[in-house]
Amino acid sequence: MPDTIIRLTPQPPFDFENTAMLHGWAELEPTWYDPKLHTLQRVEVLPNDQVVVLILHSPGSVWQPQIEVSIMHESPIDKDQLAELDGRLKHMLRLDDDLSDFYALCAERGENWLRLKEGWGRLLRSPTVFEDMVKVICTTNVQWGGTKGMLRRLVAAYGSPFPRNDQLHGFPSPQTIANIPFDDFATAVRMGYRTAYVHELATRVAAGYLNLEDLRSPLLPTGEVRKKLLGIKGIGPYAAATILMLLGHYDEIAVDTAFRSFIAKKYFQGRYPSDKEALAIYQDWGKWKYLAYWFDIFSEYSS
DNA sequence: TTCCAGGGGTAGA
DNA sequence: TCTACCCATGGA
Repeated sequence: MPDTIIRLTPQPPFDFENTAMLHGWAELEPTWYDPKLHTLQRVEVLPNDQVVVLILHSPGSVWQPQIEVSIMHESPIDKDQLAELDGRLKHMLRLDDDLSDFYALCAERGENWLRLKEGWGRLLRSPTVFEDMVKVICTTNVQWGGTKGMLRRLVAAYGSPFPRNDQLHGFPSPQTIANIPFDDFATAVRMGYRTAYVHELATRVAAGYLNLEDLRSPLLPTGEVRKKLLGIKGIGPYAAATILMLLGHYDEIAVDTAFRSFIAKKYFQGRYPSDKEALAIYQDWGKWKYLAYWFDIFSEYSS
């Protein structure tokens, strides 16, 4: 079966590599980045259960961006599945987000912040809120290597395989996870105490008690979404702020050990301030605090 | 071996 | 609202 190609034309400025790589999501299965080929790849399960592999690359530039998506598939893809895929890709890359206010603020700041205007800030996310939520739960109280391992085991054990290469699996659906007996699930994924949070989340979503995808509505105020997130077991202040960022609300910073040590090092000569003092650093970024912090920490450790 | 990580739940104040 | 304590797992 010949592969199919979708072409996307983002509004400039758009930095493909930065979008793919900035916050680590491209290191979590079933997504990965090939630094040599400059391609972002992902195994995706379509609504009709067809498993495909997506290979994204960007032949354009920041100011004339293009994205070419090669879809590897074993059986024909119909128009509806392609339309669904198109929507998921735009969501993952945040192609419809308007960051112009943020870039205007960066221009006012000047200096290093000017770099941000060149297409930064579209942090990669997953096609579904469910997948992002599972991933965020797996970042809590664990080192990054541990997070990657949990996701690798989850996807390998329960994700639908790609017919052309059964080493490649998609992300398991809530229904799939909910149907697995808890003890079997725990043994396979080895997520520690997070196992119960992930299994319960999947069970509640599968049963229809929770509709996570509704949280994507940009009309919902941050406070309302935050409240709903904190009502989910396994989601505390750090996870809620991270998920809010993934949903496009940047007004809260996720306070974790990385944030605390970065602020102590850069702004307090090594002394650890209170969280309140630390958060005050970004207070005047308004609804863009998370992006300002993320750029700040990225440029500190990449320079 | 011990420590602790891109924290969170719970009980008790 | 704040604090103390416990929580599985695995990398360093």
